[in-house]
Amino acid sequence: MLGQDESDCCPTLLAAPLEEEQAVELAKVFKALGDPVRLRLLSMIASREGGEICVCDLTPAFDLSQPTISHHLKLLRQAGLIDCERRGTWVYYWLLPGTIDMLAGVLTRSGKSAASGPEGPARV
Amino acid sequence: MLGQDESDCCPTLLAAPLEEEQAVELAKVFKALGDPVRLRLLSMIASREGGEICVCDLTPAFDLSQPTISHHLKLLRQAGLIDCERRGTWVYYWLLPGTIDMLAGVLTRSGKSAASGPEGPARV
DNA sequence: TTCTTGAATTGAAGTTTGTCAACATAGAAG
DNA sequence: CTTCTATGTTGACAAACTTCAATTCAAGAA
Repeated sequence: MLGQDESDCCPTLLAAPLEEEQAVELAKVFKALGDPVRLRLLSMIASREGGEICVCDLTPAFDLSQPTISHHLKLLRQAGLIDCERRGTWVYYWLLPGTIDMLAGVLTRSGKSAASGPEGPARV
Repeated sequence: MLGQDESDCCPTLLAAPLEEEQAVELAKVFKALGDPVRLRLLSMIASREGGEICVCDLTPAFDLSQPTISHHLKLLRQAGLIDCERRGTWVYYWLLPGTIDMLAGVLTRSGKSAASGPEGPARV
């Protein structure tokens, strides 16, 4: 896991060069988000009232086979983005906020003023 | 581009189900971040004093061939994360803050209190 | 012009990923 | 027990990805 305590606070892409090992861990999570189906699945899970959703409500939203949806859910779970529980016949998924919050932190620039502008650095 | 005006403010994974087309666009960017080499490249570029860095300063940091680094830089550029300019013999890269800021927004939960906790929703 | 250096492109090999059909598993209901 | 329904797993295949060697391109120097 990426360090998040005092001595290694708030790993960020943008303030200092990422260490190899941190980059490997971070890349696993970003890779899990690098597919439209998984993004939509995660979005459906995260935005669901009550915080959880049944697989039977996810699968019909896609033109994909049920095993394919199951596969994508597994990848999201392995990335630490969601978790699930069987309750009777059905399986329910919910968001694990910690991983998402960590990613948001990694991508957030401290000085949020867009100081260098969208055009790039001041060039000579 | 993902809508960012008043009527379609702050596309977020977490508040409403993502539309197919938005998911496809977002996935392209996340996929670009889904590789350790590209994450380190982006980090080196973003954290560089002066806002830009020469390819000749990037390549030696990796145990990879020069064409491979060039390939990864191209993918980051196609994702809208960086841009570059040739200046004499050398090529300089810099961060495009807009795309990173958009991603950070997409991953930021409005109620940042981790209300549902890391254990999941309140279950019956 | 030719030569040299830094960087991008091409082509190919090996690996990984996304998908589905077939099958297996878990639990509920007879 | 058997049967049915909802999910997960396995195996296979095509497409995409990562990497490198060889080549090409751009720009400065001789």
